[in-house]
Amino acid sequence: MRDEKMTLIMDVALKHFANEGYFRTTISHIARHAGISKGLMYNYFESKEALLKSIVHKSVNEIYHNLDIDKDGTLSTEEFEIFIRKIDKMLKENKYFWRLLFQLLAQIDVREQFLNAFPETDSLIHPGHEPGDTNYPWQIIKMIRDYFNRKKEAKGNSFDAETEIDMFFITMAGFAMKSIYSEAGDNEKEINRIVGLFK
Amino acid sequence: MRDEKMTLIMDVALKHFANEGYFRTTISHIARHAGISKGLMYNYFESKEALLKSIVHKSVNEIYHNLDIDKDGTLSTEEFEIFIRKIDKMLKENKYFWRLLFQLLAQIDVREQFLNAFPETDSLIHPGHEPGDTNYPWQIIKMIRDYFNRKKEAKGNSFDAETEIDMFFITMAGFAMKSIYSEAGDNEKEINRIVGLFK
DNA sequence: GTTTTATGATTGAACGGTTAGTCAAAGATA
DNA sequence: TATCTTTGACTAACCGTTCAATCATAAAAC
Repeated sequence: MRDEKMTLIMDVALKHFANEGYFRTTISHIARHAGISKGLMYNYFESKEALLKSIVHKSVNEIYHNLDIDKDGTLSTEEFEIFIRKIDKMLKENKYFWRLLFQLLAQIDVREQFLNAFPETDSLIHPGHEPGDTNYPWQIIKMIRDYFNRKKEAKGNSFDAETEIDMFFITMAGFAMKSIYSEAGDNEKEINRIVGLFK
Repeated sequence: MRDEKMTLIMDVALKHFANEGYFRTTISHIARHAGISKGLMYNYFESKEALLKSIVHKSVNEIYHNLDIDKDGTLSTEEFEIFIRKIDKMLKENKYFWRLLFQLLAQIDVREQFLNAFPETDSLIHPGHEPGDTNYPWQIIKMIRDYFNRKKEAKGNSFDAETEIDMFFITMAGFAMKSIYSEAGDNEKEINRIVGLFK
């Protein structure tokens, strides 16, 4: 029951953080839209930043576990396509979270923090940890890099793995932007082209 | 002289808006870094939002005129490559402005406004104009769409112009993100791949 | 079954800090 | 002297946070 209300608050907050921005969204505003008083917010969350943190941690963990990376940390060719389709699905399903994340990452001082933060940190804003293999984003990046480097072994030296890796991240970033900022729709054709280009 | 000081203020403000975010950046902060008093800021700019508007308008106009669209509004195949290289150059040269723009566009209510705003509007935040052919972003989008549609005429119906247009914008958006959020460096290889893919 | 007590949920007025914006006074210049 | 620039203390509004008081509920006592 308490958990349900926390989830409600987090959902409302996420929506407003994502669409109007974290700093422009006031606690009163969230409270009003969640149908509770301002004071009660502080029974559930210590502070505005704690609320943000909860949202980000919850979503990152969900996403990470949906990606199901830790099976063996390697992408086969078939898994690569599945991986891309999973990302497409996640972008659609967590649109608001991704909007929030892009917004936060656009703030230079939060960027580095984030990449090194998961799963362990206590703060999104204050320094916590050094980069390491146990951090989610790094694991995923490494997995993709490995995929392209294995492809180079198969294809020979004419295959420029570094440029391919760059192009892959570029394309996926652009795809993510399009997906999260446009109304729901089918991206099947674009996904097929991406698979065709990088598989 | 007055213009020089205005430019100084705008440069300092842009840098901080871009890196720390518009809402987190205070007028005092900008004044201090520009070496003037807070009060004096208001001799040059009516308000914080007016300062933002000036920066955005100035940069958008610069970019638009650098792109040199209005020559004839059509991209030939050679011009297409030049166009992409111009964008690469502009992304590098106006890194801070692009960071600010992406940040602003991440706020849903500002997005639509912006697309329909240039060159005429008075406010970034309050409604001004309907979409139309005289607005900069729309002109550019149209020019690119026309390019791919002409390509379809040449290549025949197996060429899916709509998907190509989508993929082009996706790729360029991702490329822009990489370019503006990474330290200065050479993107020659990526540019060549993009040209290869879409020319 | 009714009253009392205890516990936790809920409220909103009040507080303190911050910040955009103002303005009277001081300084510089011509 | 007159005009324009510059200052920084001040104001008003806003917002995150606190907290004393109220309400709801259910267990305990009778």
